[in-house]
Amino acid sequence: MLSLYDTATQGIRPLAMRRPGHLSVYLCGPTVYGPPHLGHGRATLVYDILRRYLTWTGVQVRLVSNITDIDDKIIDRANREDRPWQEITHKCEDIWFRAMSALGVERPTDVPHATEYVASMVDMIATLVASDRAYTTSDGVYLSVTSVDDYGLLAHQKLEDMLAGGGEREVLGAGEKRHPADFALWKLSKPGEPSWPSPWGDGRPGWHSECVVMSLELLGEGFDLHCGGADLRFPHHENERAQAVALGKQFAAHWMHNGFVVDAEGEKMSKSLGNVANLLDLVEKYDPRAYRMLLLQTHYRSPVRVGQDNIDAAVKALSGIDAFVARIDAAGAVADVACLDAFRAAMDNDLDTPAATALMFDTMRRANAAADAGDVAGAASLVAAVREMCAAFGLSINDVGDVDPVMVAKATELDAARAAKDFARADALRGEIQAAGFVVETTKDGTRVRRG
RNA sequence: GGCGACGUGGCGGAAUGGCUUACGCAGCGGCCUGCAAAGCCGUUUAUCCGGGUUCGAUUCCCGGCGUCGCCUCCA
Repeated sequence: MLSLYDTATQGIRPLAMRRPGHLSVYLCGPTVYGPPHLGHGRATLVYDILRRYLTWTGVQVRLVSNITDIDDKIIDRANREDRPWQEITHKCEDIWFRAMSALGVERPTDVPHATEYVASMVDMIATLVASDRAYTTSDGVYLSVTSVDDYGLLAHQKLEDMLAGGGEREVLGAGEKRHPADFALWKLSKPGEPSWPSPWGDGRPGWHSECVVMSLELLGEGFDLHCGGADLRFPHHENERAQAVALGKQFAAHWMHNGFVVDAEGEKMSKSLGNVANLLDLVEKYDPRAYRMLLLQTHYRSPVRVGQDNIDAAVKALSGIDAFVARIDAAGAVADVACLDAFRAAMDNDLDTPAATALMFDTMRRANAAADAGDVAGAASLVAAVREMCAAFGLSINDVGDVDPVMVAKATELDAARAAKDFARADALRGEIQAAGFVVETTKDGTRVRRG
């Protein structure tokens, strides 16, 4: 049984499922107005690992992850570049899923778009207005946060304390709001802006409403888990929750947030700092599994720095796994039970992937030792366990043993030259194979060639 | 100002009231090799500072220093 840290209760507790064996998850997806950055990559990878692991343990996971395709930032960019806003959202969404696919992130079960749910959002807002939990101003409709008893549950801060800080920021719609923390449910549009009809005038929904409507509509009340980056905790998730509470609905039963990606100086990677590395660059320049590997070796709630050094280390660790799997034949072997039990114990403890990867590397060492000792069956069952762990991590294994027949022929020639003690010839052949990008291994059983 | 997190070896990054202080990368030694490389086996180096609690703290408490995040639309 998986236990996870719950932001609401600030402790690790079992992840309960409304329907045993079936997990309903909502993940806040991207606003499609620019290329995905490392922070987006971390969030999607963390939850992909969660999903893969649970699926591996036999749980049916329904993962709903939205696309925010209407937002001020999208409109700003469209105006700036004088392009239709849909052109931007379509293109960005396409790039988003290309990047995710390159990272090996499985497409969510459902991908609702905000623009498809505007009518539902209008209905929800109307309900809130009717119950006096929301009110209109000259520029839109706002939710009254003081009407929500435990507002601040996720922020772990009282309303008045929140207001004490952040003084230098400009408060949106300040003039007419009843309370500075009240947030927009509906924004009346200016001429030329995309808009939808509503009882309060043409406009567009505020950011937080879509997730409430889509999660409740697709997953139903009291769904199991709501997740996203730590920066969404407040205000986004707090405000989603506030709306659900104001509606009298049961919202997420458990809240999960992943830590940030920081830059070399330890500062949060974000657009505003202008230091973002494009996620596609990372996937194209390095082994696309590298980021996943790096994240597996870090706990999901800890900050992670993505740098040349630790990406390189991850790439090397991965090639070690590939070479290991290619070395020992585990066909038909049953995975070592004790190993997998220990693996589950680590993962079930708040998704402790660093402990789980440590276990995997230990298992590799044990398998090698068993193979060296001639324990073929023992080695095979340990290799099978490593393969299982990789599957549970969503880590694909590259088949490095699959090499060009021309190179295999050269390796055979190399062995013949060595046997004939024609070392000049052997060295030349070795050079040719290496020049073609392969690793030449000299073993007792002859020369073996694998991809590097 | 409020809230939260954190300061571990050459680097990344776990864990823990005492037991050999994980794991990855790098380094070092050995095996293997015609020589290498790769691979395998083994292995060195650490718990920010000052108090306190304790038989014993890196771990718990207090203080300090430092870092980071959130405090109204950033994963």
